[in-house]
Amino acid sequence: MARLFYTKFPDMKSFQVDIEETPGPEFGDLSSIICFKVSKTLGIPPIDLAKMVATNIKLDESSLVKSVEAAGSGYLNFFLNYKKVNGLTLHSVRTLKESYGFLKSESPDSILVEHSSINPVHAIHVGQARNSILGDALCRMLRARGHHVQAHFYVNDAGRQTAIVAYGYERLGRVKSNIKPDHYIGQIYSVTSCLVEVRNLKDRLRRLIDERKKDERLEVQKRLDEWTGIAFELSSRYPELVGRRSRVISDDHDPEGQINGLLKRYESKDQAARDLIREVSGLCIEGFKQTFSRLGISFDFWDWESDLIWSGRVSDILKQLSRTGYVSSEGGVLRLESGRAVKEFGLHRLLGVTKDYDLPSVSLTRSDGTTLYITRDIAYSILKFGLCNRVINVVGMEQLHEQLHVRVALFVLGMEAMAERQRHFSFGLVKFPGEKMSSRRGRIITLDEVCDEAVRRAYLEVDKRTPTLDELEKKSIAETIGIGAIKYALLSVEPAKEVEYSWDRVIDFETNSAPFINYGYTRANGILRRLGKIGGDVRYEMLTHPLETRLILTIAKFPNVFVEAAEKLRPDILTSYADLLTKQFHEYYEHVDITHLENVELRDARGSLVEALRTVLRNCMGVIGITLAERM
RNA sequence: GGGCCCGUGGUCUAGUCAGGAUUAUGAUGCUGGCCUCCGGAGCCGGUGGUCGUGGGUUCAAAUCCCACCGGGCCCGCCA
Repeated sequence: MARLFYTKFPDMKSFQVDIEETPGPEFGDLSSIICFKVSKTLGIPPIDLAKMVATNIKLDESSLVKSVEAAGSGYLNFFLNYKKVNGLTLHSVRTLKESYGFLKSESPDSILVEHSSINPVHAIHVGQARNSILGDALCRMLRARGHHVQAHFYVNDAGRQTAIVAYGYERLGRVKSNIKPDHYIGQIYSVTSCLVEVRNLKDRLRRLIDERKKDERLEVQKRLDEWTGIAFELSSRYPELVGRRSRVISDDHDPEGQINGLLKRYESKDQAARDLIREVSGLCIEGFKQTFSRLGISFDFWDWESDLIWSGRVSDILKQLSRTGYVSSEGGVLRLESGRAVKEFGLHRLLGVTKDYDLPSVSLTRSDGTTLYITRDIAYSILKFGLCNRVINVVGMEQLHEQLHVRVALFVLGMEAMAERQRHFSFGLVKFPGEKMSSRRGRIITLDEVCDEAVRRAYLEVDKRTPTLDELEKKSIAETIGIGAIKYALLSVEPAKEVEYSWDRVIDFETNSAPFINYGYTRANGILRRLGKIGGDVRYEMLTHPLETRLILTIAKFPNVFVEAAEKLRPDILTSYADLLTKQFHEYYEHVDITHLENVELRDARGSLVEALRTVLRNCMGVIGITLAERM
């Protein structure tokens, strides 16, 4: 059609001929609004143009399009030649199987995806799970698109939080525990950080009493009361830990100084500090790995922040930055003047901020010479580009400014190409209603809990519906269904939106959920089991029922849907597609018989459609990391 | 105060980037039907919407532009 259009109106080549969905079957299978777009330039009403195209278009037996109609005030509607479309679609699925739909990029790239990167100080909570699940889905989609992808986990072991938990762990006498290591570290973190906070506030209050500053004293007293309350809450939850911790930290005359000292010694690669912090972080990461493995998420590399410091990369970058003229020193603290850099380099467009926005300066070091997170992250970005051409950072949107500063820093260092090829894949926060989650208060809903609960609920369902299965199989099915449900719930919402989740929401077994899709999948399995082997020569042209041609058309669209999802980094496009496809299959199943047919050829043709559907569902879910159970 | 993101039936959600069909997607809720079946975690129907508000552009606006309102996040010698 495009060719016809261009030969008739040669100057119209700048218009792209887009083909779209139609609102219903009466408007054909596909349609185009090209006539509206060009009517003004040509000075011909859209409907006249549409009629011109419809009457002039040449179609023959081998064409995929059966007829073209001009409709409405200028639409072009296409009716497909199903004899051709059916065969082409179902034959491709049958031949390509697990690779059907995964069109390879014409320009495959080397892409590094950093995701998860949870601080090794407590167990993974549901909010962070969105990061991991999205990040993993992106990796899978990009790989399927033909890119070379490496997944990296950035271990933040050089921050204050790690020093706090390491300090607490040391004071406890490095006692091991039989609870899951990341949960154990999390308990120590909450308790230590709380007691240190109480201690600091008490010290401050004592100084303020001497100085007779009433307003500030009241403010500090208020915070102290709050933290004392938290301490009480924690002591009822982990009585033994708090009891022992409380004593040893009270004995310490300067816990704050101890923590800062530990951090400083760690940065300078002191052996004892190194052994301690690496042991604590390692324990926590061991716990992460257990959780990730349960979710089928894996990383190619674990990059330790401390290695960046020890290798001298961070101080090198700091030196280089200092020479750019965009770093100033304020009382021993080095600061990057991002705002000025943005103005002088004209980075507003690249960064997506308004022209007169003055990005504030940002500190690169503490006054004791230790580096800050952002400084290490700049060095990390450069390291990443030594390994790939494109970087995707899966980081919550609360870190927008931090990500902006990193790109500004790359720019002032003369590494424009890196700044342009680094993308912040941001996503909204996950909240549970009520109290805000706080790891310092030990109040988090962990991903492990959510998994356990989802699997427990899935097991009850499986047991109720298929009690005849043996115990081991029921458990295995429940695991697949439960984990899939969690992933689907977190993937099916557009990443930019923030979400308020409840238990019922995360563990959704209703329509528009992974179990719904899985149910369609097992239905397909059931039919195919009953049919047995389908013959080699399938007469696809026998599939003429409206419900089955619609289903075939949807299957035919999968490759385009996949490409769109991968290019836009939108896993939710694939969850929506899978939901639509499943729904269409359920409708088909309710209205059209398959296994009872006397006509063997029609039965096999329909069987091959079911087989194709099953393949597409499996491919579609698999590419975002969701496994479907064969039975349920 | 400044910056970024999000506002679509009671609740949740697609469509917004690339404006098009007097019919705005789907789920959930409430409600009426459908199993001598290919597995009812399903299907068929009913109910329910000022697409946050107000302007503008256009033959045509949920979609583009401007202003405003509501919610979230950030503006640390935290990460």
